Amino acid sequence: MEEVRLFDTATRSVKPLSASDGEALKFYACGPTVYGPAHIGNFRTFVVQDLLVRVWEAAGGKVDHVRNLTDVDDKTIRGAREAKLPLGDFTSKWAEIFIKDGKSLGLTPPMKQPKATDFVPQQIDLVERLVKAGHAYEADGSVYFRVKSFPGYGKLSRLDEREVKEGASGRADADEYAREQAADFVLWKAHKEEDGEVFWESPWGKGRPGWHLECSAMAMQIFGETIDLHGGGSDLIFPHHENEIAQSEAATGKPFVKHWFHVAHLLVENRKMSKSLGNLHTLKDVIRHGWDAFDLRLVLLSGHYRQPLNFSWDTMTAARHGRERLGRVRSKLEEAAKGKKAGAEEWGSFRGAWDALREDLETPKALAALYTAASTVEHKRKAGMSDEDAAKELAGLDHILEVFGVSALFEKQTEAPAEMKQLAKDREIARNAKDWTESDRLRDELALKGWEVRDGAGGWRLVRKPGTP
RNA sequence: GGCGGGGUAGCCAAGUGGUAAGGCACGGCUCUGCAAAAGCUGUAUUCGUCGGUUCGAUUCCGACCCUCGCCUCCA
Repeated sequence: MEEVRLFDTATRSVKPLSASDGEALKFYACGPTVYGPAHIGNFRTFVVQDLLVRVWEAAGGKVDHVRNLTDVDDKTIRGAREAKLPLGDFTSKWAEIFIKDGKSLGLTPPMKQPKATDFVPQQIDLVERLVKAGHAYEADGSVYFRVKSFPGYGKLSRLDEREVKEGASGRADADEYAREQAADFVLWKAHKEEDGEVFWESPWGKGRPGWHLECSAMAMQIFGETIDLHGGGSDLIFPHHENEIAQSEAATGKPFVKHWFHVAHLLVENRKMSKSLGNLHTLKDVIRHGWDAFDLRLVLLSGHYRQPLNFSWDTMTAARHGRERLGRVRSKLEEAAKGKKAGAEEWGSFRGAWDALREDLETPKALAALYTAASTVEHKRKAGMSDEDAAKELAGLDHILEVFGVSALFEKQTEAPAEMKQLAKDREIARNAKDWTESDRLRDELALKGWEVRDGAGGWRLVRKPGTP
């Protein structure tokens, strides 16, 4: 297979990615906590992970992709209580919405999407192993990981090079549990009043697993003690992934992860998205404003994944217009190919874009190469191109669009509602009668309702106008 | 305070020790009943600031300014 290189957070260098058993890449991704709709920033991470999977497969590799669903923690418990629903019902509902949104964004379903609550026995086992080995201790019904018992602690996030500011996050002493050291983290949480019906029996009494534990337990249960690639948002580097390494390696004595993959955050108005700033968008919001989910996917891939990306409606416009142009180039190529087909492995003039993706998922470079190639091909086509060459370029374009995960966008047409079609037909009649006042009025009415009429050689067609609620 | 990213045209975003990719937006022209769409075409003497190295720096070095993120349960 072709080489795929990817930045590794642990070594801070771009390294070739490899499947340790020579078969499938064992890729575990930290998924969402299902207590509400995921926002477009959450999806940036998942879209980038999906891109990696597609790149790996297009390079000739196989991948076993696992992405968990966190369905028990403070937020899910609180949410379920407020919704007056059993925890399982509450989280299933949000998990379904997450999966549906992911599908709209072209995310390839992972091989498995394990839920934390389905792996409680494995989590308890892991805690027991750690307690036996002296890496964890029980206090007031909770179990904590003894950070000082694990010398490698802090390697991933370079904790030794940092001075932790007292209470910088305002959460340092937010929980009431009794720890030996402030750095120790909870593996198992004793049952509290507000947890209500949510608890499992354990050697330490009623309680529930701590957040960091689930990923270690599920990843090791599904893949074994060492996984090839593990990732998530950049905010998970510390403490989540640091803690995962500690609890996994302290238990097994084996390296937990060979390659770490972290995606920088999406910003809105140059700020981290948050409810309090009122700049949090969900996929539903984006679609409600008349955009296509795939336009968002392109926006989420418009910047390099290790760089914070600033979301704005302007970038959505840019993505949509650019992609419409690609669609035109594509349909003209299709015509020029006259039904001829080239192999799916073909890259044609789009090889440069592919090479950029294999080098640490350089999407900005790849997109630039893609547009440049599209212009070159279009010029060649106009100058005269054989059916075979057109078929080859078409295959190359489809191939790169498939890797970007947006090929579906070029196959579907958004149907206009019957009401809009009728207005457009009326306008056509008015135009034929040269009743310009009436035809312009109908055009305005359509615009007001969010639809744009585009006249062409073959008559009119309707396109949804973005930015209309 | 510590650590880590960023500052390149109106916006997004590549890049290199030798004089700035690409996309969007914008301007002009063609087309059009007028538009939109489509097609053709043009657009940064300049790369946060100040110094230094160099024949030459946006690219190397130093200082500074601004900005974003993380700092123990946020993708």
